[in-house]
Order: sequence, then structure tokens, then C-alpha cells
Amino acid sequence: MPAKDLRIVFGGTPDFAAEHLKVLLNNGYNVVGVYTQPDKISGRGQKITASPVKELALSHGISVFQPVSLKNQESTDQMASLTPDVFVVVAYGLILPKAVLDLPKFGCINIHGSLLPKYRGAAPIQRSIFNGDQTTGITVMQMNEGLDTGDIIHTKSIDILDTDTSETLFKRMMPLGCSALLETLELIASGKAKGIPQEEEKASYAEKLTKEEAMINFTESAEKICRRIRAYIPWPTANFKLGNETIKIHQAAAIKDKISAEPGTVISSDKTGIKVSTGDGILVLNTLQFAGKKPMKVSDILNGHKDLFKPGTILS
RNA sequence: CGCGGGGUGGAGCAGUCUGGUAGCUCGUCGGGCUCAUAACCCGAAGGUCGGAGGUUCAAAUCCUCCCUCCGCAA
Repeated sequence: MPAKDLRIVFGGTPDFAAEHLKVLLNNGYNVVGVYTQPDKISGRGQKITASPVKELALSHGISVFQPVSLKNQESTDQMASLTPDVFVVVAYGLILPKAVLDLPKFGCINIHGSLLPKYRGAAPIQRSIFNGDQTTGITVMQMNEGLDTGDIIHTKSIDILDTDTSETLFKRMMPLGCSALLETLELIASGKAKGIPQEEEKASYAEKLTKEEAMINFTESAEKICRRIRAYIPWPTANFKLGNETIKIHQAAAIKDKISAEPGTVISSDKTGIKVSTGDGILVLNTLQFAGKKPMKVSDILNGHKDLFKPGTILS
């Protein structure tokens, strides 16, 4: 059976998912229905916003379903009425009950942003940067009832650069996931798809990011803080406080020098950056963002606020 | 009607309350100094003060509407 004859149902919500849907549509695959999270109020002004996946599906005239949960008979019936051959799930955000998992002829497949069984869960890409990994990748698996525990059908790996933020790594991984998806569909259609069970003892979980973690603790090492900063872009963005003001960090570097000052103390500030002592090493702040402002280079900030980061200033 | 902060030469800011001279720190260009500079000295260019109305002898500044950028919250 040609892969393009497969009756595909797609489930996903954010941009990362929409990108995969786009590839299917642009390459003439037979997408018979799309599932995405219900519209939510969000953004400035609390407007109701449709997910990127929904927007894309509607613009292609594909039926969109937005159940709050799939764990009920109606949802299962609805899915059954589409007579899917395969359900492709990418960052959908809902748990699939067994009834749904078993429904499509070839089951449900999921595209995950890590080399499983490492980093199962919500934030694999961000965690790989935060932990300082050199390599990560995409895994396509046959979904089962566990959280990212399905058999591995296909993987692709990619190097993590020193300069990667979650934002840039996401962007670089999208094409990887897209091609992995198309290749997997070929395998499935031609009956060559083979699932390899995950090595359970090597499993680890990638907890989702929280705003609390995004608050910088200057007693950590400069290097760790740097990785935190890169992992937390574009959201929730690492930040610290100067007095009452919260300041976000968009770019920083670590220097290994030993320093005796209390962690969080500004050592020097000039157009080359703001040097701050940490638990181990020096953190050099390069690009910051104030509330209500766009991100700014330190040299620009200092032009307008000469004394804001005088040596001795305490950040927390 | 969720809350809030902005838009002033190329960049970052002050000035707005208490209308009346376009200011500060940089950058750019020209010149000087130096073995050298993200250093220093001298000089210059560059602004419809987000937009449209209104009040006034006079508006960056006061009033009304709009555009637009951003933070919180999700």
C-alpha cells in the first residue's frame, strides 16, 4: 500500500506540531482529520486563540476536533468514524486511552524530541540543553499506554551547539522530525516498520519547565547558570532581580576565574558585559530585557542607565 | 472590557506633572594623538518628538481617538 493512501489522523497543538502537519499536507498525504487542544484564552487582552495546528488544518479545509479528553466513548466513536490507518501524534498534550491506541489499523505513532528512553516527558529538548548534552535527537515510537514508553521505530540524532538555545534547537530539530515522520510512514505502509522495545533501565524523565526554576540562583556555578539561560529561551526565560525589578537574561557567558565576592555581586560593568560573581566562576551578562522593553545589549543599557550596574550592586 | 510599561536624530535614555531654547551616554563621519586600542583630544552631520484631530499667542508637554512594541497572566 502506498504511504500516501494511508488514512492519517493528526494530533498536535503548538508550532512544533504544526510544522509536521504542514509537511504531510505539502507532500500530498491523506490527512483525514486533525485533533488539537480546545481554543483557550491567551495572550495580551485574553483573547481566544486557536492553536497553530488548528489554524493550519482549517486553512486546508480539514476537519478539526478539539475534545477536552479522549477518555470517553464519544471521542472513541468519533475517531472510529474517521477509519484511520494511523494516528500521528506530535506534542498534542492529551493522554490516549487504550481504546484509541488500538483503533487505527497501524496504531498510534508519536514523534518525541529526544533519543528515548532518555528524557521521556514534557520538555526533552530544553532538558538536553540544560544538562549540557552534546547530542540529542528525534525518536518516532509506536505509542502504548505509558508515558513515552513505546517501541522505537525510527531515530535521528543531532549535535547540540554551545550556542544553542531551546529556541534554536527546536528550529533545527523540526526538519529532522518531519523527515523522520515521512520515512516512518513509508516503513509502515510497506510493512517494514519494526518496533524495538526501550531499555527501561536507561530511562529518564524531562520534567516540564517552571517559572520558579527560571529565577537565577547565583550560588550555582556560572556554567550551570549559562545552560539554564539557554535552556529557558524562549520560555520562561531565566531572570534575576535588581531591587524590585525583574530582569530577563537572553545572552550570557561563563568565565572560570575564582572570585571572592558574594554570589550575585556585580564586579564590573562596561560595554563588554556585566560581570557577576557566582558560586563558581564569573557570569558575564550580555543581553538583558527589562519589563516593558525589548531585549537589549548591555552596551545599550549602559548608555541610558549609567549607574544601574555599578560594581558592588547586588543581584538576586 | 484581565492587569501594567513604552514609542523623542542610527542605539539606549532624560525632558511631559508645573506648555515657551531639542538635552545626556554612545554610535557615525572628518581631523589629531599613539607601537597600539571597545583608550584619549578637537570638530561635524543627523530629529515630521508613533499617527490624526482638538485646546492655546504657543504643544514632545494638556484633551480625544487610532497605530504599534513589550512585561505580567495563561
